[in-house]
Amino acid sequence: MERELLLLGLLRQGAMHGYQLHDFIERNLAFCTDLKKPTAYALLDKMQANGWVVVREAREGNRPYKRVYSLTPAGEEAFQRLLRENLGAFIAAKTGSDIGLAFIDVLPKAEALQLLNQRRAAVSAQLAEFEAVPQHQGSYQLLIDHQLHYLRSELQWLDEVIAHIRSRRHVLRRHGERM
Amino acid sequence: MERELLLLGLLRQGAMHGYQLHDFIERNLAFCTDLKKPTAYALLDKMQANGWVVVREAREGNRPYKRVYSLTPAGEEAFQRLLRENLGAFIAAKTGSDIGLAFIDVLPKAEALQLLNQRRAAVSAQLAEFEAVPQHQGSYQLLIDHQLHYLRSELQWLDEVIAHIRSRRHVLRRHGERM
DNA sequence: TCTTGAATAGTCAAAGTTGACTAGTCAAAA
DNA sequence: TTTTGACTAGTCAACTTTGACTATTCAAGA
Repeated sequence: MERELLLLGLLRQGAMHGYQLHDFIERNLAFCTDLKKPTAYALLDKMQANGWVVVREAREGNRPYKRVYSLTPAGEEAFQRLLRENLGAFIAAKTGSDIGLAFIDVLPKAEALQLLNQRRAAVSAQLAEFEAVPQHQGSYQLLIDHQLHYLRSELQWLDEVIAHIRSRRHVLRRHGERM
Repeated sequence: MERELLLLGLLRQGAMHGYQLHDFIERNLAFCTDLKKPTAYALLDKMQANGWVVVREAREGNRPYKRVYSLTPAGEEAFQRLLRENLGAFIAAKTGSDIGLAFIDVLPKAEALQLLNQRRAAVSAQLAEFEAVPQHQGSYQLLIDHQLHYLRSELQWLDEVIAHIRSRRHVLRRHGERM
C-alpha cells in the first residue's frame, strides 16, 4: 500500500524508468522501505492495469528499448487518496528483533549480557551512520529525523534492558538448556 | 528467521498443534510478529524437513486426526543458534508509515495538521491499549515494555513533527496538486 | 586496442504468503 | 431438539516476493 504511494509520489516528480525508481529507493529510502527490483516492476504492472500509470516504450539511439512510466490523472487521484490514508493512520512497526528477548531467560546471565552488548554496538553503529548524513532540505529530512529519533529510543531502551538483566539474580537452568 | 525461533521456542515448552501455535501467537504476540495460519504450517513443514521437529498424528476419541509437533535435539540446537543470532544483532524496524511524511508538503498546511492529529490519536489509542495490559511475570513483560517504550517515542516524535509543521509558513502550491 | 568492472534495464522460476475455504465439535439459546 | 455461532484444525489456489540470472552500454586501465 505504501509502496504504491511511494512509486506514485516519485513519478509525480517526472516520468521515470522502473530501474530508476528502484535505484532511487534502494539508495535513499532503504531504511524506510524494502522494494526489490522485480517487486517494483510487479507493482508498476499492477498500477498500469489500474490505469494509474502509462508506459511509453522508448529507445535512444540503438540502445535496447526502455519503458518510461508516467502518472495519469487517475494516478494523481490515487496518490492523493493514498497520501491522506497514510498520514491519517498509524501502523506500528514490527521488527522480528524482539522475539529473542522473549527467550532471553534461557541463556546464562553472562552470555545474555554479552549478546545484548553486541546488539547495543550494532544499534550504536547504525545511529552513528545516520548522524553522519548531511542535512537535507524538504521533507526528506523528516524521514532522517524520524530514523534518528527511533534509533536513539532503541538505544535507550536497550540500556534499560541491559541494566535490568544485570541487576537480576543469576538465572536458573531450565529444561533443554545447555550448560 | 525470527518466526522459526519463535515456533521452536514455543515448542520447547511442550508439544503443540500447528493450530495452537498460531493461535497463541495471534493472541499474545500479534504486536511483535505476523504469522498467518498457512504460513505457520508452511514453516512447520520446512522445520520438519530440516529435522528440527517431528510430527505425531494423534486422534482423541473419534475426532479427526491432529498433528502434534515436538522439538528434536537438532531443533533444540537450532533454537540455541537462532536465539544467539537474534539477540546479538539489531535489525531496524520498517513501518511503511513514514512514506507519507515524505510527501506531506503536497498538502495544505491545515489538512496536513488535521491528518497528523488523526494519526496522533491512533498512536495514543494504541498506547492506552498497552498501558492497560496487566503486568506479566518473566520475559514476556520485556516485549510489552518495549512496545510501550516504542509507542511513547513515536508519540513524542509526532508531537515534534506537528509543532514543526505548525510553525512553518503556509506551504506553496506545487505541480499536480489539487486546490 | 582490449579487457574488466560498474552501471543500466529488465526477466524468470522458485519460494513465500495469504484470503477464503472445508469440516468437525461443542455449548447455549430458541 | 435443533439451530446458531464460536472454536478447533487444517488446506488450497491465487497472489506476492525474490535470488539469480541475461544483456547491453560505458569508462578506465593495461
